[in-house]
Amino acid sequence: MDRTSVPESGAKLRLVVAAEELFAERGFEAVSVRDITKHAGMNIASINYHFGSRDGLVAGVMTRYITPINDERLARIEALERRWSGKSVPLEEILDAFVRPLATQVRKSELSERLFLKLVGRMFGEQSSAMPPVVEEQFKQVLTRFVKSLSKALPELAVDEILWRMHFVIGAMVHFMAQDEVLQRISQGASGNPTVETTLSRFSRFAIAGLRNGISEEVIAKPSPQATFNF
Amino acid sequence: MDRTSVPESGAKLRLVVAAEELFAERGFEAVSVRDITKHAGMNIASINYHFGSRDGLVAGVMTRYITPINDERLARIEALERRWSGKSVPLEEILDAFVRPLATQVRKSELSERLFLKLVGRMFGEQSSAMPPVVEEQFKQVLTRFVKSLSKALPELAVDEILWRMHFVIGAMVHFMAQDEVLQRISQGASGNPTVETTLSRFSRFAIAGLRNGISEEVIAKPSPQATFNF
DNA sequence: AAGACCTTGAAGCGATCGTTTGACAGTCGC
DNA sequence: GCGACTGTCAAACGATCGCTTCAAGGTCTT
Repeated sequence: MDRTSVPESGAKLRLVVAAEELFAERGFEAVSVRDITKHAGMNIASINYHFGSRDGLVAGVMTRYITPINDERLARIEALERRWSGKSVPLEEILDAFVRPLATQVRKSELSERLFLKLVGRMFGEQSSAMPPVVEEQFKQVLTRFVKSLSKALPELAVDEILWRMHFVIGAMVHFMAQDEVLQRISQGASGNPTVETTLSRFSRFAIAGLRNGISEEVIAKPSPQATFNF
Repeated sequence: MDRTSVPESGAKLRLVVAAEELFAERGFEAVSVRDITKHAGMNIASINYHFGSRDGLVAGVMTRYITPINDERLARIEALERRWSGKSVPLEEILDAFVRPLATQVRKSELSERLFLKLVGRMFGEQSSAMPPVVEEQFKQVLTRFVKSLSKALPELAVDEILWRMHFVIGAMVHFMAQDEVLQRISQGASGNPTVETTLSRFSRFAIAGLRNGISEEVIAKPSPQATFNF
């Protein structure tokens, strides 16, 4: 059995699922091993037995969803680059490759949409916590890859400016994912309970506008003759 | 002496300043009262003596900067509404009224720019922590007030959509304030150490584009004849 | 000078933290 | 049947948490 990677055995999985639910609700630092084992109906020592330490469990929870999301992001952006064969990929599609994996993976998870978004949002936000170096390296790789594609889509912008804008985009994403109740409390009633897809596309439009910021679409799409039909 | 409000006495001030520095670096939940008192060169009991409890100190730290910032925001937006006398205030000026108070207050603080932004960013981000109800009420008030002005500046948008976009804007702001080292590590060398003003204006441009998103400037500025000279 | 009040000091309180221990049962190959 | 291995259990370990206690010093008014 592979002890170090994603858990397969029933006991490890039960611990991870219980931890995910509590981490999503209260944050990674506000949940004790006793909380987790009690919620999973297991003994206190089980976490240390199966994961070596509390940090080992945190690492397991982090890699469980973050890795598929980042892998899908890289796969999508590579597929886009291939399909546009060297030409610059439209900004909308780049952003879609960055955001859509969240919707893809939320459906595969055993968590509710709300808990999944909170959990993943906390992972992005609380880098302070014990994030495994593997995951941090994945983030860097994803960011580097997307900045490269964005540089072609927004040739007027310096790489620095693209990094800053992506930083803003990620911040907005983390915030609305991790803090659902804030907005839901404020905008109560009006738009009911929007689906994840609705919210993500709302966010995508916001992020695209922020990234494009001051650069007209014609200039960007100049190389392709049918640019005016893009929208 | 006024015991309950912002500290004036030397001892209380020393504790607050020490706490601010540590909270900014490590977050509100990762700093113990022993850390704070040791860093301030005072006794462990001093926090409970001067602030009643650890949460009392946290509340003191929170109100110290958040209140002036939110007060200045409200003052600026009211001044704008007065100056434009009922007509819709341009989006750029609304956003400026929201962002500029950060730059104003950072200069008044005893903290470095970096620590100040991290501290304030954490306050906005970690609503989980013991945020005083007074401060939370201030945030609601500010948000409501700005959404009202934004509704006039962006009449095509439903209030719900404005709330969502402001949520994204706030998320981006919190993220780039609280996590300076992330970007600084990634974009090392390129743009050196940008000043707070530079970063804030960079952020403002991003936020304006995201808020306006899909709405042409002409439509927005239609009521005023000199709209085309706005930029 | 004396008493009232404010502030600090060292020590310790109970609670909770992550982790470890050692006994006990179940399962496997041989 | 019998060691070897795996997993679970209650119990406890040392460390740290926020907070309290109480004595001692300081400053003030009267």
